[in-house]
Amino acid sequence: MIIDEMKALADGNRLRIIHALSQYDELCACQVIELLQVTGATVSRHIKILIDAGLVISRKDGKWVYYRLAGVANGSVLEVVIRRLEAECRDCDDKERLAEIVSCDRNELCGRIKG
Amino acid sequence: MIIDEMKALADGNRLRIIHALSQYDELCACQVIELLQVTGATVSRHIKILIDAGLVISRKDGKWVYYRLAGVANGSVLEVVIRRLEAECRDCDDKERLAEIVSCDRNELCGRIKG
DNA sequence: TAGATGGTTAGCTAAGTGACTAAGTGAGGT
DNA sequence: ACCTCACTTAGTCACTTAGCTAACCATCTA
Repeated sequence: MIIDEMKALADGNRLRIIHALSQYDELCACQVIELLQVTGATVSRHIKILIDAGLVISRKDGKWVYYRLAGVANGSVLEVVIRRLEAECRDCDDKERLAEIVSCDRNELCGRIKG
Repeated sequence: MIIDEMKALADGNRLRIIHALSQYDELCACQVIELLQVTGATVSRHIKILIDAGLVISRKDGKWVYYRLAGVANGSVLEVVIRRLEAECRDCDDKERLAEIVSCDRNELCGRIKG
């Protein structure tokens, strides 16, 4: 339902997650936590909302969970939203921050969050 | 900003207003009130949110106020949303209800709401 | 098998939102 | 001038939601 998609996309942090996934196609939870600077519980709930709306899918690999966009069909809400996010976020903070995050060693990154 | 558009469109009643306007291009407040079956104050506030998000414009004519979509550009959020609303609402209740409403005499309709 | 680690779920609080009623504004009608 | 009518704004209340902490589940490692 379109209403579920719209509600899922009507939050700033969830749009940041969508934008991040549109750039790197696959991210793990700890990378999203580091990007948004909120607790893991909060990220988990946000992503659940995106998954329930059919916008994101998850994949478990050992103790890590990876997320990616469920698919960006031409003429879909997601496609338009991503285009707009990209247009409104030229050199926004998230972009360089995210570049730094994905270049980190994952174990070192997650350790950094806890400690 | 995309976030404002998404928030404006993340409500069931506002989507119904958008869908109605996509079918009749211009409606007055009392017609929307009759469609949604909520108070005039509630409709007024919903429409203000849509106007503030740049999705709807209003035009005053005497004591009546008319609303219409601000424009449905190709590849816009509005265009995709309207297409989805139409797809999800084949013969939905709103459609026949709206057809009946617009065929009413306006003075008779607004009188009906109050009394 | 016990402990550590990554992520989820449960329960709480504070802020936001949608509905209502009542009061206000602006344009006509008498 | 006054009243009525169509809509808007202000104020209130119930419900929802985003954030947190704490407890839990699943997986890897010693």
